[in-house]
Amino acid sequence: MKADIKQMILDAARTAFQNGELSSDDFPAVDVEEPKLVLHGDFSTNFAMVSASVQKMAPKKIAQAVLKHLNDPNGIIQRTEIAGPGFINFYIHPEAWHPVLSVIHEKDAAYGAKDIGGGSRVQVEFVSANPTGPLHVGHGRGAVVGDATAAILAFCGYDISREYYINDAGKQVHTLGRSVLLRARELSGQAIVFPEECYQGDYIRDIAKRILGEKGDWLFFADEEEAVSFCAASAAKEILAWIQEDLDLLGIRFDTWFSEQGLCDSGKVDEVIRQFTQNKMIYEQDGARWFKTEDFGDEKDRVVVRNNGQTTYFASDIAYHQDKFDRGFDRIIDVWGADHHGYIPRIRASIAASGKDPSRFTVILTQLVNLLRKGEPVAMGKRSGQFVTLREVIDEVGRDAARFIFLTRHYDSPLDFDLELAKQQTNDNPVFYVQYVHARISSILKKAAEEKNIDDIAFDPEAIRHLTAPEEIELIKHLSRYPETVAESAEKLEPHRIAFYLMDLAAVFHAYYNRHRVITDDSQLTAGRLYLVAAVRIIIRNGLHLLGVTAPESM
RNA sequence: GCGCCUGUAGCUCAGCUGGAUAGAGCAACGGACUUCUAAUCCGUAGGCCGCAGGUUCGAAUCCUGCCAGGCGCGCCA
Repeated sequence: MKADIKQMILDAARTAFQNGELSSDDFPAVDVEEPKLVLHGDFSTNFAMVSASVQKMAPKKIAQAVLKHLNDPNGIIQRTEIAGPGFINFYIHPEAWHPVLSVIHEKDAAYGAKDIGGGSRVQVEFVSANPTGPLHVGHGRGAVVGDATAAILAFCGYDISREYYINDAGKQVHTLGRSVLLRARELSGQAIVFPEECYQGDYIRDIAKRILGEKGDWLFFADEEEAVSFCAASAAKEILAWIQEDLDLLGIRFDTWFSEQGLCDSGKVDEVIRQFTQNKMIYEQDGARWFKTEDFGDEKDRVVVRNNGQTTYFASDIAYHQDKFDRGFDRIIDVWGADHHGYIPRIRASIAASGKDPSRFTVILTQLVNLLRKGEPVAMGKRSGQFVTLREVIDEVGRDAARFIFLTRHYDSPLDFDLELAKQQTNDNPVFYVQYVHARISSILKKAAEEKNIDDIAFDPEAIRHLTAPEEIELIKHLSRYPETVAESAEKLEPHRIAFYLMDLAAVFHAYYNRHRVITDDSQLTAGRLYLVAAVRIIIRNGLHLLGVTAPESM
């Protein structure tokens, strides 16, 4: 609809120019928007105003010239007006909205899928939590934002790959091994001092108990480093399995689990360091080797090989991002917690240093999650190891509520996650509000089948003509906005837009529902209304599906 | 100190790449269930869009400065 109007304006402007009523054919991009106020019409354009300087004419004169030559082949426009400083407002015939419904029914699950990706390959890497402890709510947010973003992009024609990077090499996993070994000693009755930098959580004891049961005294007779390595590998494996279960509970599946250790073992990290040393991007100082990230906009150069000979996490990450490009992805999206934002310039620098275009690399930074219960903060002492895990949250509030709530805020905005609120089945809780629409419509369709024997919701132009109530037109208008909402959400990597759209649509539907009965004695009207609400249900279902939330038939 | 993010109704947040009179939910107050699910709806009230400049026909939106909050600034990840 919007595109049609744009075309009409452009065509009219061209004709006006040919007739000498406009002085230039240098037209700006036509911007058609939906005015906030109903009395400004269904659509509005600032075309005349933004053309004023080029045309060297008053906006109102330009508007008049455009309107004079406006050609409306399908007769969708009821009337037009020139208003304010030079807006052209368009009023659409209410019936002109009706065809939206048949398009929705035809396209069904594919409705709103604008192909903006053109099959280009995009990798979305998210969660990537270290396998050193259970996931917490912050990870949950990143998980859901990443997963929904991936789903939306896939829907819009991108070839998407979801990836989890496992930090199973390096110091943290080594610390994990030490923590477990110490707890094992403790369990076997030895006196130990448990250092502050070790992992404090009770889960370490559980793992230690298991390993002690499997390996017994070997742990204490073996070479210490060997014992630590064994504990590290075994613990990381177990924790990773928990993480996979958690993600599974959230309905998240990865295409690739990429191991940092595997990357190191393949020699890729050493290879990258060798290459950059050759290119003089890496130099030696104070016994360490530094990458010249400052040359590419970072605040200072960064160490890639420590003076003890070990490579840093950054070194792995350089190789990892190289590898992503080597695998042929056109675009790379990383979802990180906001506390890692200082890391972006150096990764970007490493990409630029290797001759790749850094604009192909995007980071989504999800802001912090505050876990609350009835408005009171829930203690999240990382140091004490006492924190509420993501698993506990999912178990308590359920997958749908958890997912939806993570998506009801722009990822850039901190999120208060209230456990009690998430369980409440009221208007406070947007998941149920949206799902309720789906359940209500399902119930109506069921009743129509049972009582009126209407099983087949088919297109019937005669019936649809009965959809004339303002609430019905309003509802159809909302439905027609779904495709652009999805496209925007994909272009900006902002899944929350779909959540907000669904809440708005739900509100419009509930209002309609309370005002009008779908199933009436008028069979034509009933048929038309069933066609309408079935279209609403398609969109609610599609939208929820993109967000990874179920659409229940009944509640 | 430097960098990134944020500042919109009492609270939690939207606000489309600059548009006309600023949006929703909650909380408050008043209403609607013999009706397809009241997990719903209708109405009332609530605003120097942090502050000050600038850009222009037009700014919550873009630029600069300041104020406040969060996060980051390691040869940790």
